[in-house]
Amino acid sequence: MRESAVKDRILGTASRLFYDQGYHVTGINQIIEEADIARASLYNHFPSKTDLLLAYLDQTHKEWFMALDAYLFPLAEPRDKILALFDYRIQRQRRLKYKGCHFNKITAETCEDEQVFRRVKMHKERFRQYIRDLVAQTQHHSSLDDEMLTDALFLLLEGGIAVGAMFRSSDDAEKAKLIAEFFL
Amino acid sequence: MRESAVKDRILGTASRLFYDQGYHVTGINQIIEEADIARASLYNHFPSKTDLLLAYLDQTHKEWFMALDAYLFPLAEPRDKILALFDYRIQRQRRLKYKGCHFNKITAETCEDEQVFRRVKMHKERFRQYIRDLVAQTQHHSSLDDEMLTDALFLLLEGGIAVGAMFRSSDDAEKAKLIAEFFL
DNA sequence: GTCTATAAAATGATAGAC
DNA sequence: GTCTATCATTTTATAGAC
Repeated sequence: MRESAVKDRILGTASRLFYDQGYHVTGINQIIEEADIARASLYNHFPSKTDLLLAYLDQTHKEWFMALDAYLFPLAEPRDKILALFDYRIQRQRRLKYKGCHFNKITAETCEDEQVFRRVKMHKERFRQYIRDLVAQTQHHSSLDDEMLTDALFLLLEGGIAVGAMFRSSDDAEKAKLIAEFFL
Repeated sequence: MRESAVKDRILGTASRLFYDQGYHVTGINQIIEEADIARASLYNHFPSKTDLLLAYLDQTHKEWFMALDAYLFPLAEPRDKILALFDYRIQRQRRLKYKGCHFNKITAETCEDEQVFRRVKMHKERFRQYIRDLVAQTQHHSSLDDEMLTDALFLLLEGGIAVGAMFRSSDDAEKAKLIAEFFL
């Protein structure tokens, strides 16, 4: 067995359960059972449940932007890349059964933890910057300036995904994309 | 003591804790302690914790639209009412310390419960209809049709509040309002 | 590093007296 | 209707053998 196979399985199982069921409703017992590892192995790799949560957020953040880069890579035009942001998130939500944004979810569950808060903020600020960079490369004929256009796209995306979770549907994210096309 | 004083205190305390801390992290013990009532009194009025949750959602839904009606009542122009939707939610979030939409929060915590899901969907669909009615009364010079304008406003509002929770700020909801003014 | 056994506390819910 | 006492589980986390 590889050096980190156990650790990976713990984090993988915990990540899936934290997102699918929720963080607080997922117990250590269920994680060790589904990951098929011993109780003390979990505490060996992760000193507490909170450490496991932070590792989950860090890993999700990394994977999220890597997958986004890969998704946009084939596209040449900045405008196409911007519209593909919507497709990226829509496809992802379809795969995840419309449970919404990982970082929105954890914010709703653990409002007080500053370490969680810092990671959520960082993730979303980086996404906003991602959009800002694309907008700067685009020749749009919008009456909005670049910064407002960035915010509009960001808010339409976040709104579309959040509403999608409440309706278990991608309809609103699709509408968000149509609205975004009017700006671009 | 009034007939329903105890029941009201239970629901009031539970509502506050469910929103401020989260549903799953709030135990029955804390509710009975802070409401200063006996354990069995809670189970007398609410057969289970789930019943308490559903009562919380129903009450929040009712209060939310009543307060909204009261907030928009003094305004004459439909356009002003639409913009006041943003102010209403911004002021509310400021008071609630930017913990976000009640219905978004509970969706993030309990994705599987169909009774919860039904109430969330109903609340948001009614809000969208509320916007739709106002848009229909407005003479806007937008290139978007009424239905898309409705969706744009709805998504900007929901996005602004959701992002506001992740940043503990009303900045994005304020930006959402500015963007909305371009459409109207 | 991984394991089993267990601790200490908190969970949702019930019984029965008043 | 309200109360106290208590139940059976489940929670996160630790101890100590291998």
